[in-house]
Amino acid sequence: MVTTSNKSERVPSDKVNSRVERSRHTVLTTAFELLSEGGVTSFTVDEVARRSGVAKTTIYRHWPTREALVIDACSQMIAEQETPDTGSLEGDVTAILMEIAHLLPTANWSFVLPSIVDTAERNPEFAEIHSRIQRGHAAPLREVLQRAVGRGELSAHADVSTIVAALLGPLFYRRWFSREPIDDQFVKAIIKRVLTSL
Amino acid sequence: MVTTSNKSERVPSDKVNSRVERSRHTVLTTAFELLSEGGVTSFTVDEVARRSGVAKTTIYRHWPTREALVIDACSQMIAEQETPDTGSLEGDVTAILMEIAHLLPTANWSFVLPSIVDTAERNPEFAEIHSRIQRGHAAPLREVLQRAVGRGELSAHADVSTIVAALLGPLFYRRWFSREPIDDQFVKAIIKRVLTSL
DNA sequence: ATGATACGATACGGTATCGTATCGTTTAAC
DNA sequence: GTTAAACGATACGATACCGTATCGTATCAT
Repeated sequence: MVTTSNKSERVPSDKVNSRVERSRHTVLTTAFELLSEGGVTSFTVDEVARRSGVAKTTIYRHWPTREALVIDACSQMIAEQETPDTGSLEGDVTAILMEIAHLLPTANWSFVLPSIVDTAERNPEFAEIHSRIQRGHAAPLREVLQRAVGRGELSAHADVSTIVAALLGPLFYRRWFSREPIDDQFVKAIIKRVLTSL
Repeated sequence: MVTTSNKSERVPSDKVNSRVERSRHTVLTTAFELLSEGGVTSFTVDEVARRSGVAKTTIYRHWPTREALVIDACSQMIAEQETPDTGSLEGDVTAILMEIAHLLPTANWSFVLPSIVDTAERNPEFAEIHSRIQRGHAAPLREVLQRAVGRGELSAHADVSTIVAALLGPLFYRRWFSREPIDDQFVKAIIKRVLTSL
């Protein structure tokens, strides 16, 4: 099947940047944009077609159903963040939480996430996606906490999951539940509260 | 308009327990039940009619539109909790958080809330309702914290909003984001972490 | 008893959306 | 240049839901 050739890579992956791949990319971009605006509920294949300029027929040639497209679009949010390495636990945690605090009111995914959480409440496929997104958010924190354990800066018996909840919980709470602003002072207060109790 | 009479209260409020009020109550109950199952999105007037036995015509005689009914049903969630008074801040906070931890995985409203949060992200009317629900959740905590200030158990400069976020945030985080179980040990760890840092 | 009010059953128009069918046109491989 | 694959435009059937209209029936106050 995979034939070699003098030309540069004539395997199936040569279709990258082909017409097929361009359509696919255009649709996915528009889909995510639409998701950010209206959430999963008001997401419509017709609207994606209208806005992207790609014919609805073509969209259904790539995705068998509306839900498949939504899921693919949501998967774009599964992007693991950079893990800082400042040398100290407090420095690392501060870097991570400041980054998240900065993203929470602005990033597109912060507008889509409630929709995914809601859908995940009753749809296993979305529950799986949400789980992956969630792990992506928590991963850097878990890593710097593990490193702190390695350095002896943190007890090996420390409950990492609880600490993550104590750090991320208040930020998320402010963004989606109390809807209060998340300023540096708040973030620092949370970090101090958690770290001094270790 | 309001005519007095010898009989017991012949003002408009005499219609309580009348046919009108019975229909209204039946519909609202069914509506909330439906909300708990499918969230705001899949909520349908036709389904409320089917399930409740009340004719769709009658429903529209009471509520001008679907959204009005949804909002009325959501408003049932605005129920302020009891505020305990154990004498100590730790006792009060523990009582409140244990109650919430117990309700989070079971209570109907915990299944509807993500839907409301999502809708509130783009709909001011739902934002208002969510705000009221949220205040209802935080009110007991705020009160016991204020009492603690009055007793001198807590500094008058303590930032109550931050403390509330530090207490409720981790619980909500576990329920809707990390989806980990919320056991007594976790709740106590959070409380200890927050209170010892005051 | 009687009249007003509310209810039930049913049907309906209007709209939105999903997913498919058809067919002519463009792109790209060879 | 020829050919196959992918695309665009359009129309369509099917379904679900909203909100209204109609009309006969049940309830309730007086």
